[in-house]
Amino acid sequence: MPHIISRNHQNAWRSLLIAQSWAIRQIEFQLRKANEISFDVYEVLQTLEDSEGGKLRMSDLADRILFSRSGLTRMIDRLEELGYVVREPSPDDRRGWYAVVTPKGKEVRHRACDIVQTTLQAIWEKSLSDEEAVALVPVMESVTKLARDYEPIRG
Amino acid sequence: MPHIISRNHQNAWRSLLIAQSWAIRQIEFQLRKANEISFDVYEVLQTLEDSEGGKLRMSDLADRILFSRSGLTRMIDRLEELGYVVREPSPDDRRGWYAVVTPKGKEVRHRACDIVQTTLQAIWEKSLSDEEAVALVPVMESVTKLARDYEPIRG
DNA sequence: ACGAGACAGTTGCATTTGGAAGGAGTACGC
DNA sequence: GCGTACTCCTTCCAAATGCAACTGTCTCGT
Repeated sequence: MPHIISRNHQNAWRSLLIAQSWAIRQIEFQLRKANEISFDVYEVLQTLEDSEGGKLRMSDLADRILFSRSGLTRMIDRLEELGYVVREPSPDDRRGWYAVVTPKGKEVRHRACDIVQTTLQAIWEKSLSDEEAVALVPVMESVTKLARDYEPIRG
Repeated sequence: MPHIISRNHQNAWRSLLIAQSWAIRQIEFQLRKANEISFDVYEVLQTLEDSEGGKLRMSDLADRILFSRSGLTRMIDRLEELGYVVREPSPDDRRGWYAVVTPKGKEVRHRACDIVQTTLQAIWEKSLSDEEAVALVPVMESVTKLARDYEPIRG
């Protein structure tokens, strides 16, 4: 096991890097063009909607979408002002707060969802057969899993 | 072909998103800890080093690493100030400039390389067999290829 | 040879970011 | 119970970001 990672891994990594950040740009471009929420906001709202009761502790949310703590605080500030989210104190830990999606938040997420899906579909299904997608999931999940267990980076 | 992308594609996408941005964070954390250049800078210098003569037109560089035009201008400003890069006018197009890596730029890139590789190795090879990496390359490259052909997004 | 339009790169501005420091609350050993 | 160490979230600051507007240059049709 040499100290240098294999050419294959390197190539995979670089392609991944480019492919994905391009895809994100593409999605953001389409969302802006359609005057919808940004991709970051979309991720926040979707993560909340996916959770029990549409709510999540601030830190949990930050960890899930890999936002810095301070970044999330301000993001939630903005979303609260827009009425997409409310803060709710945690009953059993007075330090803690939940972010909770509002109906309005769900609505804007839902509207944006169409665009995100369409764009993703255009990119993804042009590049990736269904079998390939299936093959990709466990690979990426093992990295994601690593992420959950690893020493956390706080902000 | 339904308007909704398949569950598999969606899962692959989400895992990818998390896995990768986590990996990048990890690398940035290690680089900062070791007092080396940031990951963005690393990408710029590496891309230049990989190119003919260690130089690239500003726009080409921006397209390659998916930076906005204005972002790249300022990035190169900083790197020039640090002595990692110089600007060189294009001989055949008076609008154009090359960014050129200096020896000093190569040196700091090389120093950072160790950390990037080690970190990547720790993440990547733990999650991905060599065969899987091989399988991943063409998939991601087809997305990257899409990116090159597609209507560009300028900044 | 001229003008409309595309393109390269930069700059201005408002917004957003990340990290470190801070205030308040909790956990736990003793 | 009390002190220390840790955690949750926010605030502060300097730095970075994106978009849109701008200057100068090239291209191409006529």
